[in-house]
Amino acid sequence: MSVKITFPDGGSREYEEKVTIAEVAKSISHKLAKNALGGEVDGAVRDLNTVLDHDVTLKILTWEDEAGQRIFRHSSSHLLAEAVQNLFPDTKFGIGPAIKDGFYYDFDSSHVFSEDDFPAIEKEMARIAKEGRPFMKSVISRAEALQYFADRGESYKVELINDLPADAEISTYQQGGFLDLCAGPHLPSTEKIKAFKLMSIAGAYWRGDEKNKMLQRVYATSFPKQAQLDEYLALLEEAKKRDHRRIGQELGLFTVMDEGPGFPFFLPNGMILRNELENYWRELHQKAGYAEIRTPLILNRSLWEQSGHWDHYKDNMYFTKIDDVDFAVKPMNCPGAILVYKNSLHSYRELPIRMGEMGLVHRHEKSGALHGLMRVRCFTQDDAHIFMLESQIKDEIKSVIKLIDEVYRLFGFEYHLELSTKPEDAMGSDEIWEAATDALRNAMDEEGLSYQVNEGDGAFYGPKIDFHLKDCLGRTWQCGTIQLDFQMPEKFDITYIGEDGEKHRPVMIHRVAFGSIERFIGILTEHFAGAFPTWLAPVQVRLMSITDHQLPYIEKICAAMKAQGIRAEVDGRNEKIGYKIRESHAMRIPYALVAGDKEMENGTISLRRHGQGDLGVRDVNELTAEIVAEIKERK
RNA sequence: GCUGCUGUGGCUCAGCUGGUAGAGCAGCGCACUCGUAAUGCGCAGGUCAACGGUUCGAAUCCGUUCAGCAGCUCCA
Repeated sequence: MSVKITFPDGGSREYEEKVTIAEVAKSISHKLAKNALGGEVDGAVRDLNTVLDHDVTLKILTWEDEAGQRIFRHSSSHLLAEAVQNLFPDTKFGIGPAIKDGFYYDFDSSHVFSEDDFPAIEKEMARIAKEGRPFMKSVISRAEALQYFADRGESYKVELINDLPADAEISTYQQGGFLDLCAGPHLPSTEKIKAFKLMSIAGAYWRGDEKNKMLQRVYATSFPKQAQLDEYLALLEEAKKRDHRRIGQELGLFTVMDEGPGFPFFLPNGMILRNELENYWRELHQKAGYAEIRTPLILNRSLWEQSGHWDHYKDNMYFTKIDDVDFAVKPMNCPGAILVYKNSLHSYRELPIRMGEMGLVHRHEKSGALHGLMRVRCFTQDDAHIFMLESQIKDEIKSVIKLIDEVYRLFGFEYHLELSTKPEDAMGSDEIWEAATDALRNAMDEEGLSYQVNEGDGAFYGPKIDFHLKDCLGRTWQCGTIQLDFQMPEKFDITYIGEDGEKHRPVMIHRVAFGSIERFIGILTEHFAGAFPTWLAPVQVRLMSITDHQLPYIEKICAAMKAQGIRAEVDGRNEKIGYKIRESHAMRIPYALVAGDKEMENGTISLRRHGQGDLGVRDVNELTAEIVAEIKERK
């Protein structure tokens, strides 16, 4: 019986009898056989020693494939687990999956793991890896599996088995003395795992549930070659240098002090950035037909009861009393915006009404969740509320999507979209939620946008589209969001007068583009590694002289540049030019302009651009005009 | 909030198993007037996060609290 194997490129090979994936790889090339980690058989990922006994399509997986990396890292996690079992025999095992950039394993052990244990564990892993123990798969019955793991006190595995669907194939993989409940696939043997490193240790709730016991999670990574591991570690070091908390300190952008955990202080340079972003925001929104309002930080408790925040958001809010009456510090801007809407009567002719607000909101975040500017307890939302007819929903959502995209494109951000649906603790009927969710979904579909769906992650008053941006380590943060809301208009009984002269109920959109100015500045800082585009740079031009003989000359140029709106300053210190240049580079100042006697005589200046080095001598007026244009165009 | 780790002059960090603190950068002063990533010399600056305990003696050991870091949970 011959077997025909078809490959992704459309080519195929015939084998006289059944073959394993490894044998197929070997028959193609020696190199492929060496690099093969697994195979994708008719779309399903399989072990390399899977026997192919009928015609199939096959993709041989190597390190180049994400699925190949997952197999490699997953097997690495079993290697880690075996080492831990050998060194700390009373350890019970949770789960040990591959993740982006590595893998982890969750342990429950009387031993409290610390980084001091890492060398010993790594040494044991190396010993096992070198032995080249094969990963052996067995398919066993549910009863056998339960018996085996129950006998060994592996209560977490027992729980996992009990939760497997009735028709699930239950399999185990064993390498050396370690047998784990596992669906696979795995590498043929531990010997392929040449380079690995334990990275960190952290607590993690069993099954991600706060109510469960916290296990000890060991994070690690692995690669087929030591050079790849070294490269990865170097990359991590580089990423750390982009950390906005570090750059924020270096450039004097912001700081967080013990006196206000989660309440950032903005320093003069950070305020320049903020104000530039706000100026841009106002320009953009004015063009897009938004009005701007500002509502109070503190409002009466009854308002928050009416909005539903009291019932659904109380744990995240701060409260205060004024003359014995309860007030709350706003965690969101919407109730204030609705009061503004209600302040006057509205005709259908006015809709949609787009009301923007740079609103400072306070939310109580758990202490462990705080993170630089990314996660804080008070932040400024570049908020807007759109009041509209039902017939305007789709167009408004689309234009908000376009607006946010325009903002992110200006900075060159890549982002991904998520659609969050009705949470458990929601207001309103399923039907209304269904309609609102469909409206968001349709708008994205019609724009041809791809998105992932987060079931149950919506706001309590409506579903939302979230825009996620990446930080220096690839962690994603929600920035922009578009939320469609049928609830608040109902709760606050807001109306417009229709064509028929009767009162009707408008629909609301809540949306932010930056998300929070604070978080956005964090993302921006990491994206540019502190080297902001000129229009955002706190200092745009620094002028320096070779000796103090040229000081009056550059001071005059500086004054002229300032008069044209350039943030220019003179470094008049009695230091060598190399020293001044070094510092202006460290401060990521876009333009360093140097004048010696030659420049002074010719009315020129020597130009040095951040990241580009010395660019030669330029005419002062011409260069000034160029910088002004660059700032104006926000290039 | 939970688990682990950390907390020394403005910043970055030394300080082995307990014997009342040290460097570099930044700052200030003096000299040098210099051509594209650190000129030299000098000076000043610290209740070692806070509180309590052990000890003849604590930055160092123990406890509590606060803050930070990584992750979990939660979310712009």
